[in-house]
Amino acid sequence: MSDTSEAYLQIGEVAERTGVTQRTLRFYEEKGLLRPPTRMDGGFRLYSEDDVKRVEHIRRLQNLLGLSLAEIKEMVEAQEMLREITAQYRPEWDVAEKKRQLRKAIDVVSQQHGIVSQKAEQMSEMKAQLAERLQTFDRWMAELEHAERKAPVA
Amino acid sequence: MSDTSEAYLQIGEVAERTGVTQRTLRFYEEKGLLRPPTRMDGGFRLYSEDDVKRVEHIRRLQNLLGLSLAEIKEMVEAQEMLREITAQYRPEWDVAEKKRQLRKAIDVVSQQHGIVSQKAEQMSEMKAQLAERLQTFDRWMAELEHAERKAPVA
DNA sequence: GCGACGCCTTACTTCTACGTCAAGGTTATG
DNA sequence: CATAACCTTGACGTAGAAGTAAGGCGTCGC
Repeated sequence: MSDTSEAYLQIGEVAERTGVTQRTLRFYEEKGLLRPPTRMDGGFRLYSEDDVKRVEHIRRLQNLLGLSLAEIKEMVEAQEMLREITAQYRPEWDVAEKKRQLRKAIDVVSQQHGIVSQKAEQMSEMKAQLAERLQTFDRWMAELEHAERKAPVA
Repeated sequence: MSDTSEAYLQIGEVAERTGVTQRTLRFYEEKGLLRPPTRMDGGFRLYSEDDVKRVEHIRRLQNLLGLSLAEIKEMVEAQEMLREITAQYRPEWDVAEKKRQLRKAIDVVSQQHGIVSQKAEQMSEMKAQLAERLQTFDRWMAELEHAERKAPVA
């Protein structure tokens, strides 16, 4: 291969780099979460670095926010829209149409932001509770050790 | 029982108050996440306010942390242990045994704390990214409106 | 003491998010 | 050109977390 065309990855490399299985990558494609990658003549999938990022993003939405693939798909699709707008694709769209799409994207992202904010808040609340509980436990442990020194095991 | 024995709830009420179905409550019981509630003579389950809290806790662990019911079970069981220790139950246990149990509980809680901390951090990172993205969008939107004023819709 | 409604168990079904073959085509390498 | 390593589609399987339906008691208000 040419040295500069190293931008293309086969499914195995993508799997390794993202930590998901090949099956999962095909599955995401099937479900519309990853757009169908380009193919080699023989039919092998060729992914871009961008695709890798998308996979990582999907995983974050899954693990961090606990969203379903269906929900993630919606978000990913909005991202797609954006990329098209920003890359000056679809020059046939007039400004009004671009605005419509952009507004849609803003909606999705603010929704995402809302979810994250809410969860983050609940998390720090929970974190505080746990920290407090740990303190209590440490105190109890100290008490137990005190008791042990006073009255050693029979 | 005490005169204010109105503290007992049937499964339907618990379901309504916690937002889970009756099936789910029985399922959690079956899986050992909820200890078997007391029953009326006819066999109807009678839950306490404490049970309600436990259900809410389980849901938080599920939704916020994305833990499996198996993982949640471990945590809930550790909580149970603690309640017994702290309530001075099991006086037949010697101090060493109590220490063992307490240490176990501490382990579980610190693990929980670790998970929460990590997730919280990742969340605020994500939140920042989203906020930044929103800013960018707003700028674009402004640009589009500017363009529109200069060259109105054809 | 009866009707309506709530609850019981048991068993089967569903949905999501993949895992696991199987049988065969493609690509790189000596 | 053989051979290993990699990839393809397709079909079936699975674990977790419930949903749903069937058939049968319990409870409550009148």
